Amino acid sequence: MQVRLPPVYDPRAVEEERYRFWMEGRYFGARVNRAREPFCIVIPPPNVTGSLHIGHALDNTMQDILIRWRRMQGYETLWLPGTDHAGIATQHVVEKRLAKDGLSRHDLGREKFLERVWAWKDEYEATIISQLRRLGASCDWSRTRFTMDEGCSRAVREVFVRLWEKGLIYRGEYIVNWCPECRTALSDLEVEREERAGTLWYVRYPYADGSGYLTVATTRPETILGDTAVAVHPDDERYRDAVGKTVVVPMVDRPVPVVADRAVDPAFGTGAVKITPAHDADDFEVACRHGLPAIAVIDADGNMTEEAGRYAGMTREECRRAILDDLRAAGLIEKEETHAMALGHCYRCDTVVEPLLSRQWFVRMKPLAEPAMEAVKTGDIVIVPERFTRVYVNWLENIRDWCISRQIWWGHRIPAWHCHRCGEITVSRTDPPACAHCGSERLEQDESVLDTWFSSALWPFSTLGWPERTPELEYFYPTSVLVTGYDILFFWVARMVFMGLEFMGKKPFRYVLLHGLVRDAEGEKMSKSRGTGIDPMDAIEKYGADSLRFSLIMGNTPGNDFRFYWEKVEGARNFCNKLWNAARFVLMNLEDFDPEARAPLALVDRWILSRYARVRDEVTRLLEEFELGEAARILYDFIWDEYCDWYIEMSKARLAEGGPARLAAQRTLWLVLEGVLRLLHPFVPFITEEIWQRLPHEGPALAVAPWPGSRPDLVDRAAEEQVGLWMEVTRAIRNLRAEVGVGPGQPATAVALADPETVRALAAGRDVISRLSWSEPLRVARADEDRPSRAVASVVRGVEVFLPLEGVVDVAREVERTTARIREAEAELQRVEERLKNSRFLERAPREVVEEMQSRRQEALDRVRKLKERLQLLQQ
RNA sequence: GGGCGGUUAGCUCAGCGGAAGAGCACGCGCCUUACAAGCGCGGGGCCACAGGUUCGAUCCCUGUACCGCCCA
Repeated sequence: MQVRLPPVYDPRAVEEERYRFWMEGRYFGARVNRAREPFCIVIPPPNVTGSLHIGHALDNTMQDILIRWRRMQGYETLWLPGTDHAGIATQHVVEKRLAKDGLSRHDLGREKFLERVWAWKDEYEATIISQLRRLGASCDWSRTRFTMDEGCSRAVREVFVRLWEKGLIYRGEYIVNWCPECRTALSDLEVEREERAGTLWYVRYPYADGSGYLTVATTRPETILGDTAVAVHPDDERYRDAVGKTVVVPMVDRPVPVVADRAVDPAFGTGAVKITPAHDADDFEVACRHGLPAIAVIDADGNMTEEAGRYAGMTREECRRAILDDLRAAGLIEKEETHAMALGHCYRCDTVVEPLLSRQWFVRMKPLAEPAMEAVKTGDIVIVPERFTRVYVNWLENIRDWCISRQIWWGHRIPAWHCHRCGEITVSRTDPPACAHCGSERLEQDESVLDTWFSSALWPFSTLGWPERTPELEYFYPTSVLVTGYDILFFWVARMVFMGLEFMGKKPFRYVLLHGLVRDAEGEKMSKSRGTGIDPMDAIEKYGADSLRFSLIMGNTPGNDFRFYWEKVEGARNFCNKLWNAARFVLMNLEDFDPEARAPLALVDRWILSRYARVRDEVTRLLEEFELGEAARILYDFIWDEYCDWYIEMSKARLAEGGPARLAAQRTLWLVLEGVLRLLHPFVPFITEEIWQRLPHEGPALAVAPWPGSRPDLVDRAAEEQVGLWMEVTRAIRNLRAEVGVGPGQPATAVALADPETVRALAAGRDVISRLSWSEPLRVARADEDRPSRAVASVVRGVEVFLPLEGVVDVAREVERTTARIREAEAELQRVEERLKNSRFLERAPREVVEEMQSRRQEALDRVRKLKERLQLLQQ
């Protein structure tokens, strides 16, 4: 047994080596094993856009904790890793890299460009995997997947074809969110609304018959050019006569009808609105109802089309300025006012999104959303924390069809072929040789690719082999828990649920554990562009992976945002160091230890074992409830306060004593440390494994050691009670010393007076109390003995504690101190008595509470009496 | 406009029906033979505000005020 450990824990000397050790032992590999219950988590695949951020560190630490814990509990655990191709985002970063060389993707062409993206993907996938390993993630790396690998691609095609055949995928021309910068359609979710101050212009549309004009309010004057109607609410008295008349659209002199439609909000602007079917979703609906044409005046680049007449070729922004100038010159602007409006921005490039009429592919959502809602409503899927259940259901209730086609190159090409001859579409699992409708071979595959989230939605089963009915799929699906941030509840979680239900006939996971965002010290969202992001690898280099993990978990609660502080990492590092040194101490004292030998346990041994047994149950319960932060805190407190500050100190004398006392102390130190290492291993795997390997142990690795079983037999209330008394008396003596400035170095004898029963309890702890209060020897005596007069004193749990200090005691100060304590005790007495005087309290409160209150009164009374006697003595 | 969350020590956060907690920061004292990344002791809170339920409310209910998020 190697005992020479450095006094400061150095994670760098340990972590890499330990991870290699686990890999060599193949402890993270999962197999189909009918003898065991499966526990499976599929990783939320990080985007191959770049390296991991601090949010990934949190997300994956949580997963690793659950996986390691269940592994130790004996489940067949599979944590399936992988990465996401992240279509638009990855294309974006690669284009940016190309731009540095003055190249665009069009210079390279589709094929060459995709080669570049694949190279990028290979590089960052490798980075991500190595970063996850550094974090300690215990994934089964042999099963690493990628959303565009062969299997996932096959699943995507299969799903697309089946949904198409079921009529749940359709192609059509509708208003979509169009990003002119990325030149692609976006789903509703990919548009971020931002409230900004805009202007509302009141524009006059002259009647064709010359009978004056109708004023409409608009926030987008450049779309006037595409107007094909003006609409009012049918019940709006103000416009009763206007309906059916014709107005002339300014600047293009287009005669258009005034129509009545219930969608118009009479309270907005003048109550009359212009209708631009090609550039507004609501207007498009109105146009459909009234058979109005759509005229596109803005193109896919955000520039004005030929339809815009003399404004053709301008950008949207230029056109707006020009048309406003022209309207003003023509006297058609009635007024303008500022107006708060929520403008849509592309979630990737922040460009203002243009609603554009466009032919795209959609998933019909209603039939899919229904069962997805049910699964959560009935509790088949449980979302933690529970409050997100409503958010989830609410979203699905108001779901709209999902636009799944993207006009980019990086992604799953839509498996649909257009026939040049008959114009029909052939949708197929494999590339078709000929048109399914006319047999023509002049086919061309659709240019669009699928929304990234389409493939992510299949992740829980595509990664397990679907559409093949693999043994893995049979065994591990549905997965056990999905751990992710609440920010992708809609993007990803909801979509996995309906895809899982549709294609597996079963939910994709039993629990959804949602965590919050990691924010910076100011509470702001971390941002790469502003340089406020924290690189988890920096934290690992400086403090070690365990410290980073622990700092992210402790004090974190499900679903809540969390601020990152270097001080927290430092605190976690200090905790690791504390554990390290506790282990050093234990190992130093275990050189002659025989794990097989037995000796009678002392009271302090029974005390710490009892506390350990309780902590074990508490931690297990908290993990079951996904309260990882609270579990970490319990362990932190137990190890630091009870094990280190109290038990180790208490054991020192007995270790020095030798014989059976030493053996019992050794055994207890070992048992508790070994148990606590197991409980702590899921949180801080590296340091615990390192220490555990040096302790006497059974089995090859802590990573696969059994989770400690419940030990109600170790719970010992009497030991807790009695050692608790010793601790309080110890604290009282230390307190007295501190108050009069007599440090640990200065000798002093303490005296404790109590009733005979308490005296017995105290006498048994004399050595412990003496040692821990640096006052040797402690004199314990019955309360009827004479009290020392020249002493400082206090009362705890009915024990009068004296520190006789000739010459040091300042009588005046001591009188002051005692008087203050009397006031405190009397206040407590009064509080308790008020409650006990209340007859309704006595009637209705549970008996235990009443009894507790009575004993508190007894103690307070006793305390007041003793303190008063003390005061009298001082004042003599 | 609808919904959700937050408001607890100087800071960051736990706790959520029966005597207000932690870490950091602060003050005092200690190299006590595992650890100064440490040890001991201490100061510091009308638990946002107003009502209500209850024998009892930081905790449950109803409002109000700020702060933040989501959806339209």
